[in-house]
Amino acid sequence: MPKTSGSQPETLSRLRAMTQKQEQILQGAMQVFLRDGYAGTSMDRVSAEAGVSKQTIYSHFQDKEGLFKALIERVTIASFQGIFCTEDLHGEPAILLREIAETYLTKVAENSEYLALFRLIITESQRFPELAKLYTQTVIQRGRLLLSQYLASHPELGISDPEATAQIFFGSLVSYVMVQEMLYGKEMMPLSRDRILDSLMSLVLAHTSKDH
Amino acid sequence: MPKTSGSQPETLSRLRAMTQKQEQILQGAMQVFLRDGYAGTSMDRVSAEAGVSKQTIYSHFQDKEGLFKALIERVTIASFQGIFCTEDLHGEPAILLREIAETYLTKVAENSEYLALFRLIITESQRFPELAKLYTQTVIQRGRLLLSQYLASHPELGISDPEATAQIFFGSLVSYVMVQEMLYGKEMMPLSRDRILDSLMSLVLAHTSKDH
DNA sequence: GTCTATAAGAGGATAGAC
DNA sequence: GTCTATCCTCTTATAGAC
Repeated sequence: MPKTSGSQPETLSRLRAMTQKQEQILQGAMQVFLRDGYAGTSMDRVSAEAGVSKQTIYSHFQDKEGLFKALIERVTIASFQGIFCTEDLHGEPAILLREIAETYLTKVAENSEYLALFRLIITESQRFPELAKLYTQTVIQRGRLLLSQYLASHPELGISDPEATAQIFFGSLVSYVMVQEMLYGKEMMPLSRDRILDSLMSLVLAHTSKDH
Repeated sequence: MPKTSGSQPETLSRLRAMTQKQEQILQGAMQVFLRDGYAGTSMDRVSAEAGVSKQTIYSHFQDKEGLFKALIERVTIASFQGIFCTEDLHGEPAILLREIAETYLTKVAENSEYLALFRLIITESQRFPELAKLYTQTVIQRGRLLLSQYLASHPELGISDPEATAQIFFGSLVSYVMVQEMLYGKEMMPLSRDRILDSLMSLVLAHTSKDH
């Protein structure tokens, strides 16, 4: 065992460093957990997917619950960074707001991992309240705060309650993706990305200039 | 076996009539399935909750899957009727739109069954696509159609795309409830019902009259 | 550290009494 | 039709070889 195990600096406050074997296990675990949920996942499938034996998993993680928590914490933190950290949040509202919405929809459409994580957080919000709370704190709260601060700094938009409006803004995007991608809206009642974007911009920017 | 089993009229197109024992089983099954999900539910717990033996369940339903499908179909159809069928959808927009939103939020807040069903539909949307599609068709599509027709019949609202706007309208309500009630937003970042209602009305009614 | 083999138990489904 | 008792598979977790 390494002598420095107790004093190494952590890359992120809540994220301990992982060895390569642990990364390999988490990679396999992600495939299975995100697809089949917690109860629907067996450790046999995780070991098969990760290409290691079951005992190896148990030597690195305490049990199924410990593995699941470590995985979700990791993916949750990566999720916020993937969506928001490339954004600057300053610029012309008519351009920036559309950019934020487009970025979100594109990221989620391209990378099904975001959507799978969101579904899993909802699914297991009763069994693992601490994971749901981490998600709320890390992704939702910070996203809402970021946008509401921007909205508050642009009084020309005529928005009286930036926090509530930010919740509505992101909420309409999330629910759109949920219906289209998870609940088979795409094939049963198609509604294009651009129509949602146009209507959302029209609602939020209503007080600024006539756009016809 | 009854002679008339093949020719009895059905109360609803997709809903076969249930005997009293079957109702009792479904009532117990609802408690467990809505709380623990499909994989997390054992037939032993269902039988205990329903107050019948396990074999009685298997004599009325083919297997766990058959029971689950019968239950969700029933609850899904009841859900739409519970939320929308009391609504008329005509009247002054400033009043009616707020009424719709308030009704939805109140119903969901009062009766956690609506929320539990929604979570379960999302959770099991991969395992049971036909149930998710039934929900989309029965609840989401009809809700969106109802509202979009109303919006289209009120050109003074200045809404260029009623369908997309209806999706945004309901979507923002659904996501608000999801965050507050399922993801512990209520305790971590409280945001009152009235603030969401006020901001949503302000967005949708922006083109009609100055409200300050 | 990693693997194979196995113990211990839970859960879906059925057989047979009444 | 309903209940009690049972079968058998699958799953978590561990023991022991290398």
